[in-house]
Amino acid sequence: MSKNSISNSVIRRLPRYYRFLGELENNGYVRISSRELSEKMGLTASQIRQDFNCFGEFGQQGYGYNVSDLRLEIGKILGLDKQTPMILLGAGNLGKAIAAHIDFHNKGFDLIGAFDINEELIGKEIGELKVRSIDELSSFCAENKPVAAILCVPMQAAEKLVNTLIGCGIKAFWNFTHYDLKVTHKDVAVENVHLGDSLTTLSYGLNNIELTEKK
Amino acid sequence: MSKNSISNSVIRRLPRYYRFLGELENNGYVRISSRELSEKMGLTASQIRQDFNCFGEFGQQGYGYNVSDLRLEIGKILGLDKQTPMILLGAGNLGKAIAAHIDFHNKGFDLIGAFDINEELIGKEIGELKVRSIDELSSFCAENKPVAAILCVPMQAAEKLVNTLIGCGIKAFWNFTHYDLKVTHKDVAVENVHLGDSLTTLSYGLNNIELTEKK
DNA sequence: TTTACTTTGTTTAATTCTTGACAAACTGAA
DNA sequence: TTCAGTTTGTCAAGAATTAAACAAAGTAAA
Repeated sequence: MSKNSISNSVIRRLPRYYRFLGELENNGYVRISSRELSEKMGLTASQIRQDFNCFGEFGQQGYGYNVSDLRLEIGKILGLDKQTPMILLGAGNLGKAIAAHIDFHNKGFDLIGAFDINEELIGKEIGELKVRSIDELSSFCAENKPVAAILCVPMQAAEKLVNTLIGCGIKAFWNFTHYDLKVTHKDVAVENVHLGDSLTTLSYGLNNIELTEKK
Repeated sequence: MSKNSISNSVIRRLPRYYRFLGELENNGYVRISSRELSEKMGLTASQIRQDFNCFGEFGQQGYGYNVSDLRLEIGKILGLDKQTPMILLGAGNLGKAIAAHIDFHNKGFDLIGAFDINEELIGKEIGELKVRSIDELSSFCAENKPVAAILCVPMQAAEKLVNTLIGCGIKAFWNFTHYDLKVTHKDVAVENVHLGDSLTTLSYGLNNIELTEKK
């Protein structure tokens, strides 16, 4: 219940904190102050202290924060101490690349299955996974109980697939389709990636530099 | 100069407006009111009107907005009326998938080259592009003047590569590495994608559902 | 132990972002 | 042409977010 009161702005910063703390730990840092972390991350020290305080008092006056303790705490808040079973829908170029590129185990997930509708892809290997026919989806889910899904299918296929998947017990969607996945079901988590929007934003940024330069 | 005063929140919404307006146009819409658009996009009508007003008066009282005019205007603001030459650095799984999956021409870019350091990848085809050796980067840039770059290389390689690329005249980076690209040069645009952070955010969302359900 | 310094947690202030309200301007039917 | 209805652009209120300030609590060296 208290978790509900954490603002979205804070949540979006948590993965980045977690990442920086991991790097600090690897570089042998034992402790860090909000001031030093703020310099490394390009934030204000005040914001960092206030963000951490949403979840409890992790620091100590005159000392700062213990790097590995803090990282562990944030990891727990993010749910990274679990291994949620996840499946991939769509084993085309993007799906394959995501499956190969992402370190799922360090992000709280375990990729246990991949599905496609294209006969040519079915049976092929993606890392340790074999691509299955979408026809096997229901039986696979009944047996293996995946909780999260990656959507790398065409936009047209996404909408009805999502309903099927929710029926199969999927509670979290990592959505790479151009389809704006709406969270109609209140107990489903959605993360829309929208690479196209990201590139469009870069275009704006580039355009804006050039405009200001010409002034 | 006036462009500088547009808030980041507004800018981040622009690509989504553009996308929705495109869909509306495809579905035969000629005009749309802020109220109707707000219902489709899950925003408030007031926000939409204020966002559009940052760039001029595109609407008309009693009528609403002309869909294709508005889309065209937003496209111009986003710089989508150009074709900025772009190169890909890193032709591994992710780089290949991005190159194949993204519709560059509709996002204001033209992918004209791909580079890798791995001998096994050099010479291979990605769509219509041939993967070149990173050794050819300087001469290629001198000749073809790319302005934007996609970074799909390992984190360790990213930092020095960025400096090289800036030296070659690159002004915009679409960064898929785990390296947090800092915008030290004021006239360089950066868009960090951070797929790992996105998945971590999903983990938080999933974890949060489950917590609230158990309450 | 003392003392100067550091740093947190928290309160208060400032800033930014979002929403509500409404006059002015237009549409379209009678 | 008139008039009821619609919708924008804009201003002002309300929320949310971020930054500044500072007492309290610690560190560490003398």
